[in-house]
Amino acid sequence: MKMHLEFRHLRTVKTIHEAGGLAKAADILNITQSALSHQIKGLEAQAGVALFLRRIKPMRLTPAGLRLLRLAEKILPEIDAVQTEFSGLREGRAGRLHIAIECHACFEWLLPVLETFRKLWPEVDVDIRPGLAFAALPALQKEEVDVVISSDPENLADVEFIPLFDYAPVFVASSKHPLALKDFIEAQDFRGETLITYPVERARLDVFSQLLTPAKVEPAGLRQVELTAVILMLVASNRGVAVLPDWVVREVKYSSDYTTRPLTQTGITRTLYAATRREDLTKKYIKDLIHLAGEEAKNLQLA
Amino acid sequence: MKMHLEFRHLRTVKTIHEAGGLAKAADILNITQSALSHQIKGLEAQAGVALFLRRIKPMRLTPAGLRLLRLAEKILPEIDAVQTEFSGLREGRAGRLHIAIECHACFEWLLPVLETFRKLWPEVDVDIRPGLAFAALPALQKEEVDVVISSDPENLADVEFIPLFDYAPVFVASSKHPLALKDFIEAQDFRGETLITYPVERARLDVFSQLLTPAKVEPAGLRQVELTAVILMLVASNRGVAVLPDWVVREVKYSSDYTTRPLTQTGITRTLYAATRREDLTKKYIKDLIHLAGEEAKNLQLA
DNA sequence: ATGGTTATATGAGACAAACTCATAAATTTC
DNA sequence: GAAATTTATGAGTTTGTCTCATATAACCAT
Repeated sequence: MKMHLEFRHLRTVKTIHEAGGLAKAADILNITQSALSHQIKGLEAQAGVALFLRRIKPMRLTPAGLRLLRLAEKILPEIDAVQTEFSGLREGRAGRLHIAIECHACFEWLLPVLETFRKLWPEVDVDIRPGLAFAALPALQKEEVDVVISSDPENLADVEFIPLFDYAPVFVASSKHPLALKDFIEAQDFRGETLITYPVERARLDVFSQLLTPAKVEPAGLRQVELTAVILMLVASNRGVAVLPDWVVREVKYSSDYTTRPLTQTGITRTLYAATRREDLTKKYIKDLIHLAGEEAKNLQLA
Repeated sequence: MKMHLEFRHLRTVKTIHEAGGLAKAADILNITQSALSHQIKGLEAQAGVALFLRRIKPMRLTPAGLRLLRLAEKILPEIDAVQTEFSGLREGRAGRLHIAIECHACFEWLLPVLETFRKLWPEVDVDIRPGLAFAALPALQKEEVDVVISSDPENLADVEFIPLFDYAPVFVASSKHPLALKDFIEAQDFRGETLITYPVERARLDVFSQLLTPAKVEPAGLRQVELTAVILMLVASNRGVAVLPDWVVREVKYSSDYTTRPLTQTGITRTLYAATRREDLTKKYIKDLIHLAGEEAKNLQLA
């Protein structure tokens, strides 16, 4: 004999108990008294145990019924909690904001942005997932992340690239470096140098995609380093040269240890984008993140 | 927008997650894949949030879906537990056995019986409710208790009285008491005596219902005492006389402090009954209790 | 890319469950 | 004991859920 218990039954049991009778409970549940009577009868038949005492008039729970009541009182609040959470999702108050960053240096400005964001949207689950850098866009399409920070927009049907701000990849070397004498740096200048980069594929490094690969220039040496601070340290001690976004370089510009120079005579300008699923553009908190990123960029430029 | 979540949905979410796909889940749940697809679609529409990622092929849960999964994993075991408990009730392995005792002295033999019973029927909720002594039968009919121990059977439609064993109310007095000289005690003998009884109404005391009331005899004094041991103490110190069931008296019979004598020349014999709702007679544990009571009675008579 | 394969979605109709209405039966109250 | 209150029942209707057949979409290998 299989029992077919449902939430409806728990609500019924609870309401009958609280209302102290079938008719009153029916009224509360906006249902006929007849329906409740049928419902209980069916449940008792399937459970194989009496849940209510029928010989007395405002009917009361049997011990088995009381067991069900305890279950109801434990379970129903849990469901209400989920309902509330879901209504938060529906109204765009809550949600998930997992960000994949293709550009390794983006931590620098993204972290303060997220710190502000977190306070504005406490119900949004925020996270950065650096591990997905190598395949950020597929992850976005598979809904493993919700925003990708990238400087290489692609034309995809379901993904929208929103420009955040412009930046310039800038050459950085020790102030004692011979290239410090030049006004600007060209591809050829890298031929004799050791280039320090983030540990990612060349296609996703501005210095290669914008300069060296088109010019078919190969640096004398390559070294991959994870942390921005370490790259700067190595550059200062003249172990190599690097190309970093201007917002990173700005901090060291006025230090006597470093020289910074534009790339090419005209300088290279790139744009950083936030990529997001087109459907998610309706979400206020996504738009807000993009707005906050723009604000932060202005602050960086003022600094 | 009201959400109509049901256990069915939780089971579905959990099974799809565990099976890793709609089709496999459908197989496990003995339902068509189509049904599950419809079911989820309906749930998502009502919840207003996506629960599964459809763009990828074996479909996976969204964050909202994962929330529902956690709910399912918390709630479904609770339900199974109740189902198990109910199957215990159905099969008569579990149940409630609340006993009301009309006869005050019945503790003496009932407690050891219940001690044995408890080991045989661990899933039965056993209790003695002395507070209901004054209205035990109505309580039985209202299912507030399940068994009433009584020596006054009534002819009720839904209550069955099952004889447990016979006993004799026996006169007890100090061995120094003048009535100790008589072979048996009659109603008239109480006229000059102080009678010690349990603190209950006369109609439920054998000495009144069987002897004094019919003979219209009133003792010189009355004293009501709660505990059997105290009654015996008072009797021993000659503060009064008492009438107690033979199984109580048996313990003091051979003590030189007491005299015990039958009531009337022929002796009075009474029968103790277990009253229970007719419907409950099908329950094995009820029958077992009655059987155990009979066994205990034999032991008492041998002692 | 392209075609085969697997996985999910959809629409229509069948079926079952749950509800309502009207009314009966049982219990309590005065 | 009559009136009022409370629950039960049966028939018929509505609602919702399932199945079947088939379409559509994603995945995978070549």
